[in-house]
Amino acid sequence: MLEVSYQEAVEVGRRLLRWYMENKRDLPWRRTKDPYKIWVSEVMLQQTRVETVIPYWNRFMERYPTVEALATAPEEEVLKLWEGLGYYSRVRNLQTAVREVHANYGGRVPDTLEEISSLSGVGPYTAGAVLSIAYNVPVPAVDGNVFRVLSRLFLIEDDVSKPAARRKFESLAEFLIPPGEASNFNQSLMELGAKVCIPKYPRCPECPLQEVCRAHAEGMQEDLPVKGKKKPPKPIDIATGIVWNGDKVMVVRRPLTGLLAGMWEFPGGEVAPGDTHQETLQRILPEKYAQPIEIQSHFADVQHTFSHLHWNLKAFSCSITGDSCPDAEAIRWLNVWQLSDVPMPVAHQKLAKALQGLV
DNA sequence: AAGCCGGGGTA
DNA sequence: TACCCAGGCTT
Repeated sequence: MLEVSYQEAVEVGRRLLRWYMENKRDLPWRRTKDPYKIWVSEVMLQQTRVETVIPYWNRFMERYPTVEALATAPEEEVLKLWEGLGYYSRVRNLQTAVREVHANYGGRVPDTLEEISSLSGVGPYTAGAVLSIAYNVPVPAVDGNVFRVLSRLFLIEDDVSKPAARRKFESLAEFLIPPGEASNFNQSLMELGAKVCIPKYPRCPECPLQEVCRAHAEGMQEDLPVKGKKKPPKPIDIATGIVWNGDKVMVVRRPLTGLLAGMWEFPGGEVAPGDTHQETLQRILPEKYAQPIEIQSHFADVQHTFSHLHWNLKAFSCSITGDSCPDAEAIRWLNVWQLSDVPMPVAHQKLAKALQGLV
């Protein structure tokens, strides 16, 4: 069983807070105390690097500076601003939650664990991060950085991908919070994990905790944290049609749930085993859009890897041979420049860019 | 408990 | 290549 003394906790807190005051980065969301703005930053930062988030957060705050602005914004416009960040359910959940804060909390982000955790898209980490950073509430905020720092500092060999381990790290992280310093302390743990106690080749010589780090004392810092291995992406063949009608091409909206929910893309679908890409297009397009299609020529190939699957996409130029263009809520006909106005997955952005290059 | 859900940076 | 990133939701 893990033993951490009160004196040890005090020492860790002192060292980390001093180090943080002298070394913290000047990040845009550290210049505000607005809980809404900090909340948005935490959602963007889920599984996403700081450097990636910065320009997105700046644009988002310019367009939606308040809870009310985001609550009343059109969903597709918000999705467009999120385009390229990935994990698009994050922004759908965020807007749902912000609308609830607008309607039920008078626009004020709740400051209790129970209330904020009830909001969609707010899990244990985000709840703790917003409460501690924005309101200085002494609750833990355990992300990947904190797992790594604490597993090394106290030489904890539990598999951090297991829920039981998460609870253990959370209680430890809560125990370590110096009185009145929840905001700075939680951020200092994450900052150390991001800049010093990094996954590979941790910079122990410049670490403020080196003298008290149990893993360093045993030379085990490279072996922690322990986490289960994940499966490789599953390969999937995708057939895509660039369907022309004059100077316009067809884009269709994906379902509002599942992969890339609500985004626009060129029509097509998954190639069944044994079928070719062309056969798939000949089957899917008329079936879904009620018009015969003629495949004219191969246009481009796109490879795109997600966290759990790998698209092998082949696109073909096509034309409609029927007498009318399909028209529906989930279908739009756009010229190549208008393609930039709708939120598209990166794989299809590559096709759109290739089309714009033709002009 | 395991799977789903993006995209990009790094060694 | 493989890992991992200020994770959360669904089944």
